Amino acid sequence: MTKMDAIRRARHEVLLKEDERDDSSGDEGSCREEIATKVGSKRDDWKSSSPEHGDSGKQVVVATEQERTAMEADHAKESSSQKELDDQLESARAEMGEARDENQRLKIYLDRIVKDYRTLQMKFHDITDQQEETNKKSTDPVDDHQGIDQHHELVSLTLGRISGEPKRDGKSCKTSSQWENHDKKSLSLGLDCTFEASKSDTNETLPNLSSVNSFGEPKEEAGEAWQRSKALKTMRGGDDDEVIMQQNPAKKARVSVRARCDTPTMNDGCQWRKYGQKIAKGNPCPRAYYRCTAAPSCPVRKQVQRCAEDMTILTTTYEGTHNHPLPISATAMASTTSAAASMLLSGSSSSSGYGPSFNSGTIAVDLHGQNYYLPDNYSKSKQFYLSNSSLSSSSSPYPTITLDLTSSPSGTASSHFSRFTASNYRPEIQKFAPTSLNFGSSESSNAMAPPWGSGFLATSGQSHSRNHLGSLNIGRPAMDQGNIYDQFCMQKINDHLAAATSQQTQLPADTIAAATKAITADPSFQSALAAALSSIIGTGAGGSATGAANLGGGGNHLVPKWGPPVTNSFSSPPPPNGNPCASYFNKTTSSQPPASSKTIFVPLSLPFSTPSNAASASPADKNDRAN
DNA sequence: CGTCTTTGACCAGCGC
DNA sequence: GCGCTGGTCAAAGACG
Repeated sequence: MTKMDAIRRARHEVLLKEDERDDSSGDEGSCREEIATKVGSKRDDWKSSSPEHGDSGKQVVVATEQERTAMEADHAKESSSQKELDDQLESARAEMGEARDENQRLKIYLDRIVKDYRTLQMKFHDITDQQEETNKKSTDPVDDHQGIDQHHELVSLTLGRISGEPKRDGKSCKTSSQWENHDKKSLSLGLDCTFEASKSDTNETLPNLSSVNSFGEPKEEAGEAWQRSKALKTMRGGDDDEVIMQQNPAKKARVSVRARCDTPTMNDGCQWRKYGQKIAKGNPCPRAYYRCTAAPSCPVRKQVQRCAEDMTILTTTYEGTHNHPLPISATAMASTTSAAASMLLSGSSSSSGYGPSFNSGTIAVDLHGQNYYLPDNYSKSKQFYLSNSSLSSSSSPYPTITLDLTSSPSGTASSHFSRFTASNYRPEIQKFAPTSLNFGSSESSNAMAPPWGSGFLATSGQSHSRNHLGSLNIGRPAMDQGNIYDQFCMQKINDHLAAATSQQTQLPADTIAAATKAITADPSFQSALAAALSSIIGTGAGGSATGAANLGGGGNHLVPKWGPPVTNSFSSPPPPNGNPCASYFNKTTSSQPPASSKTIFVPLSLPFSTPSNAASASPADKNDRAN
């Protein structure tokens, strides 16, 4: 039981007792009537003896007597209940005081975190400056460096794998190898890196290797993605299918984002052109097909469809990899989808090596409860290929990860997608385990409208700065990060409270929940927590200077300065080829199957910063703006 | 006039 | 083989 709940309950009990007293006073009223009747009979005698008194006067006297009797009865009862009231009030006050103390402690922790955050930020800036100076001094104008520098501003969306020239791939591979060698205990590489490493192997070893490359295509192919895809359609048949699948793996994994949005499409910062619309089965709402027009050959497509159950929910499914730099406004969603896809693929890839078990793989991330369910074999050895059998599907031919920002923990609006866990996963429905990341709030769903949803996104400098730091933010940055942070806080605070009050230790979960509520109810607290959290978690890919090394790079255990160790944490390895957003959802190499009860910190991305100009929005959005 | 949306047609995959 | 469904194409129209 939480303090706030206790207070509320105490108040409620007080109200109930008052009601009871009212009820009992009603009974007393009947008693009073009896008394009044008796008194009245006497009064009748008195009346008979005093005929000068009018009827009105008699009634007043009788009423006075009744009131006096009633007051005496009330006094008798109130005196007893007053004590209870006082006790409850005192207990409530005491609990409020405890809550206040708790709040104070939280603030202290927050200050500490903010301090650390600023320190890390300073370090990061220093390192960045040093790198810039180094680049300036360097006489070797290698494209890689420019590309890396460019990625600070223009991050290429890479879902699962970086599409780049072999030169860059080699570099990323090297980087990843260095990182892996640096700490073999630490989390595994991002999918990109490992795949690149695997790429050096023969295709015989990994016959379906390219299937892993679900989100990326080699640069030499990227320019002909659509043409080739079209051409491949015409040359199918027999054994070619397998080859085609291997050569055209850009459609193997998808990232679906569910969000409340009034506009036809979410403004994710990219330029989209609608090329088709279809009424899908089971949903009266048409499904619109968009393709990225930022680059003529960009293979990225997205599908936009409204939820039949809740028309306010817009499901946007991204597919493919941008083969061009993205504007900073588009990197947020790109990072998010990339990260989610990386997470999905890293999970699915690991399970694919076990054949059919791949289909049972499920990743369910619940940022509300900070519980992350991973497939049983999630942490097993990586084999980066997908079985061809998985390419066929009834309803979901591709592995899909769903980022649910609709926030319906009760399952009201997003019962189908959200909270997809292993327990309710039904492989007969979707051959690929849909992965649900519920980044929504457990509170009001209306407030859950993501910033980009309305098409009039609130672009904050903070978000951009976080982008530069490499943090990823999904959904409601402050709230969600705060929630994650809350658990950290609460766990630590709980330890403190355990020493202080045994009662707290008996009910830690509720205490956490109540404190989380209290914190999340405070916007300033949220923002501060978000900033602090992003410094700890979100900036992981930016390098060790931003604190990533403290989390994921150090090993399997996530040990914050003052927090309990958290196992199976997702880490953020140094970004391959300088893409800070390429791979955020990476898994540990822990051999222990992750238990559902374990808390896993995911450096989830958050800031869907949006462009202030409508040019980068989809035409539909522009139309919406025009309308 | 160029760009974009709309929409019917077409194609491929899959299940029966 | 047939029908269903999802995905894509491309002509036509709308729009700025």
